[in-house]
Amino acid sequence: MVTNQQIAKMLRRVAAVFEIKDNDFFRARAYENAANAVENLTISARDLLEQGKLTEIPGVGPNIAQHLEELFKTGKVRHFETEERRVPAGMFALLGIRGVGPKIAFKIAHEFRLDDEKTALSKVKQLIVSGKLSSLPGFGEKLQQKIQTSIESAFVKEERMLFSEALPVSEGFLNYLKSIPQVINAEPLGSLRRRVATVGDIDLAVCTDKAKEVMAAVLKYPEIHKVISSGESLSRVQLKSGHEIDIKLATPGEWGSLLQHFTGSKLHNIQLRSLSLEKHLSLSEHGIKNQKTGKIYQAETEKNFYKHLGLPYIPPELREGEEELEMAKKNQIPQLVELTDIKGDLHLHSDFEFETSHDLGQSPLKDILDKARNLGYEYIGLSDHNPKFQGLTTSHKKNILQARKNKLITQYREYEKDVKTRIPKLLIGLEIDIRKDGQLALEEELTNDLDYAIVSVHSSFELKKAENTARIIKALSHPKAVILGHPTGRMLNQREGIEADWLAIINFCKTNKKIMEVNAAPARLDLPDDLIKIAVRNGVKLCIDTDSHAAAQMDFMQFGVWTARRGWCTKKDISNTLSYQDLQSVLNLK
DNA sequence: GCCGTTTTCGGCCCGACTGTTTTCAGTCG
Repeated sequence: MVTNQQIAKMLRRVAAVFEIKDNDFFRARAYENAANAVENLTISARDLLEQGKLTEIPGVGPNIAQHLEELFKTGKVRHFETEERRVPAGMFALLGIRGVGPKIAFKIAHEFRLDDEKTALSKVKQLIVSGKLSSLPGFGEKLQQKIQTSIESAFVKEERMLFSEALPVSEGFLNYLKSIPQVINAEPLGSLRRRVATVGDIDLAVCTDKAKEVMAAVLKYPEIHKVISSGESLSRVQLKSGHEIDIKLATPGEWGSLLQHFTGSKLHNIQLRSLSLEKHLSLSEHGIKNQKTGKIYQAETEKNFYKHLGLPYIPPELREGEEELEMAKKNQIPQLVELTDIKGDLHLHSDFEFETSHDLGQSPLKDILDKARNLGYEYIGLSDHNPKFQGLTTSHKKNILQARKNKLITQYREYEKDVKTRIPKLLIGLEIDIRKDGQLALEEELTNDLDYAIVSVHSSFELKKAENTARIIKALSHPKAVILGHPTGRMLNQREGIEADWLAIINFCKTNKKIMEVNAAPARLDLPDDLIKIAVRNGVKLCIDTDSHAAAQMDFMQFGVWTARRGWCTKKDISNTLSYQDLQSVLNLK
């Protein structure tokens, strides 16, 4: 299976060829744009192909779409192969080095006939050590050093890090930055600020009118391992944790422009620029320039920046270069859901010990209730995994489930006695496996005592698309099954989501009033944002749950809310923003 | 190669930093 990341890589290789051999920067850029767009998709390009929507990816036109179709059919693209043969293959290995682009890579590979991608890096190292590389004009000491270090460290950063990994790193640095007296403000930029599920680079912006002093202070952050580059307005450092971070300075006058510019996304900015050109305005991180008068409008806030272009404020989560500008022009940017709208968490695992259960929670009900009160929740729903009941009779199973319910109710009563106020209501549910054939891993009569069931795929991820679609719809057809848990089953950077006809599932959920979960566990964030968007557009209700296996994890709710916002969710799209009263009818309890 | 509310032809973002240059090219975001 070809991943989006691999497609992006292929497109970039071809782009490099066009740049080197044809000097065709525009064609190269077109390929790079397509690469970026594909890479940033959260749905697989293959799914889009099957829906006939490849060309709906901004930057993917009929030509590239056709190449991708060939790729999925035959596993290769003849056109790409032909183009790549025009340069020595070793060039592509060199492109992976930071600071080495097509020009340098080709120069080396061409001059020294590096025809084997696999051995190219070690050959280049020999060339440096033997002093042969310095014979090429333009290859001074520092550039060689940079290349050598890069080859030796073999630091291949193929994967983007999880948002949840980047967040604490950035927050630590931001707290330090805000403690510098001359710093007026500090914010994250890029994919981090747009709350993308995975983050490429960590970029931070600092607002000050004392650039020199502040940059000097920035470089004294104790967590810095080494300074990679530093200038008046931009520095790049590597932290002891290994993370590379860019810090950009802005004056208060250009703060809004800089935030906007570097928050991106690239596609959003490209579209914003072409829109501005119609008004004879050109955009940069320093402000908005009137091309007729040459005057530069300085935007102190992002709100003013967008306002100057005649647009309402667009939240960073929506800035993906999709339909946000069209909506903004019509003043139809929705009021997105916020963490404070959330009134409860319906996917929580307690420490109730089934005789044989998988993935037991660690916290007792008391801790979960404490945490829920702390979060201001009106209700919580316990949804432990269905136990593995092999070899037990139905009545035996029933007794065990009854024992759990009794215990939870008893504990809840005790809690009520101890704590008098603001006690969240308790719903007793279960998270039930969807078997390969769509049967639930629990007999129907045993579900009667549950308030609700979350049904989830936990096995047989590799089934064919039609089989997965059928099993999910069959499982959801059960009257107690109101929530589809972590629908795609993806684990970020570990496992792709299952293949399924999501539009069919979404339509089923809409028709049958089933709720799709936005699982807030940072490694899941599932539904993914793009499917959320489709679900919401089709009128499906969602609920944001943490899937906590310990009370402290209930704080993950924020990750789910950010993901939902990226999927254009408003408060009304999210079932657990409802009051307990209204939620009961959604869960068919009344 | 992509794109389109002036365009289906003729555009395509642009500024900061580094290194090897004595005035600029390459890379990055």
